[in-house]
Amino acid sequence: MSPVKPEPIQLFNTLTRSVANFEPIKAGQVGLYSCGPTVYSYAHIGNMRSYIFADVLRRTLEYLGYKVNHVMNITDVGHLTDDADAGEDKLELGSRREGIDAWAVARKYTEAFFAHAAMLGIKKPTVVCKATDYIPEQIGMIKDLEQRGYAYLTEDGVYFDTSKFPTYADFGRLDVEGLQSGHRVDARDKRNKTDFALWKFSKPEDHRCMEWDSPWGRGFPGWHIECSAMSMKFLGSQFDIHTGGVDHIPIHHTNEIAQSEASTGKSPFVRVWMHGEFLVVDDSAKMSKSSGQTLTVQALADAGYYPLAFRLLALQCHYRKQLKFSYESLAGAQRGYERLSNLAQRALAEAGAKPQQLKWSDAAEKYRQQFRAALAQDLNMPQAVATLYSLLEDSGLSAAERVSLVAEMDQVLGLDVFTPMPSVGTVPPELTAMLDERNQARTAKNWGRADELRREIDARGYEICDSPQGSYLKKKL
RNA sequence: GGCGCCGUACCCAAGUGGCUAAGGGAGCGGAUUGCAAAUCCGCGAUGCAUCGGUUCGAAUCCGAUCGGCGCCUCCA
Repeated sequence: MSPVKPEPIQLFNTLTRSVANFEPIKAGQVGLYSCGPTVYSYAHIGNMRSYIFADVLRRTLEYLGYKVNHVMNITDVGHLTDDADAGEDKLELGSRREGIDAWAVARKYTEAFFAHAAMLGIKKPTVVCKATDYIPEQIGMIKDLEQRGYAYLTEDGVYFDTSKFPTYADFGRLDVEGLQSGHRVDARDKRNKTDFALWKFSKPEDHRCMEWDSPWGRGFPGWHIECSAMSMKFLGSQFDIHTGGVDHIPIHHTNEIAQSEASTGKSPFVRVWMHGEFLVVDDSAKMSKSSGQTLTVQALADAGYYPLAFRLLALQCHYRKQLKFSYESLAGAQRGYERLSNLAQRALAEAGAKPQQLKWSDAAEKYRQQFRAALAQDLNMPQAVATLYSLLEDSGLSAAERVSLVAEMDQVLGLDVFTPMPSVGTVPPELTAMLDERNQARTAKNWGRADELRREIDARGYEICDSPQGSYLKKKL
């Protein structure tokens, strides 16, 4: 098979705050780095929206013919509860909270993260790297920065001198002078308020379980250095795309750019920066760290929602726009997902099997182009999803064509629409028994008993769906 | 206080100068059903926060006003 020339795509770039044609450094290949989770607690659905965005980007690029090396880090050390380099390490905090060591905390939540990601149809990145596995690389980079005169020592650790990097404020369009006084301006012997820690010394009273020796003293890396060190290790000193949440623009990514370009002398560190907007929650589903309530994918599943319905909800909103989340909107996505799934499976049943459609009819090709055009326009997933619905309802297409088109689009959408939906959560066995009894009553035309059982099942939070293939139970939302 | 974003039908949400303003959900009507649910089919904004302005033409551009939100302070 000869390599296919990748199709052009336009992407929004935070560097320029505009949409432009994407040109990878090496034709046909993309180095993609995504800021991954800090594994000190469960990722909530807002976090997961970001990872769905990164996943869709990766899938889109692959679909359009690029070879993608997708690297994601796991922050398992050094991310402090306060970006002003005060506060404590989140992992150590988790350790005290749960009475297990920081390494166990990291393992536990890394596992949970990928479990949740899998439920959402997020593909595992080609490379997953933990910060603690690349301490020598981070130390090496700090040494480079020291040699080049960008680092200085304080009693607290090694800091990056942002005044030596004149374009520091450009990326975030920061008004450095205007940064609210009182924040980020603490003693700690920092020369400038925007200076950030590259390496922090352990204090004996902290009793850290994660610490390493370094040329400067025993301690642990600052949060930002890991992303620079690992992205460059796997993707080179300059690469194509870096993703993250919008919250990373003013500090984390600003610092990454400064320390990366300062250490290599090469610019730009990254060609295209892409940031996912936040999911915002309305009052009916308050999700705030202060109240200790965060909504996880598992919690949604336990409540009877399909994780992939959440994925659909996320896809129905453009990644650069805040998504207003509520249970009402999620329930809407759930119903939409069920219908999508029904339509796809009906087409599959009609077509007989998944056909290999090599030649498209004009009508089918029109949908295919529409879909590709939506993707190529800075990932307009809402439009891509709309195209999917339209073609599934188009009787002008044969069932085989519909199946082929859906199969192709689902490579990007990742909604797994051909797999019959499993019951969400576990249906209690006694309810299954009641359903069986109802079926028997119905066969015997004992309608009174059948309705009575239905009411009982209903009272326990499930509803009965009678389909041509038989009856099943669905948890009420 | 600084920087920035947004306001499209009951809800979520595309569209950013020019065909009848995508799509999903809810709702309504119909088919089907022992009944119901599920399923399938059909219907929905002369209107895009408000008021002005630019233009042959604006949801789309400009200004003002009102409202909501994000970041700068753990967050994706």
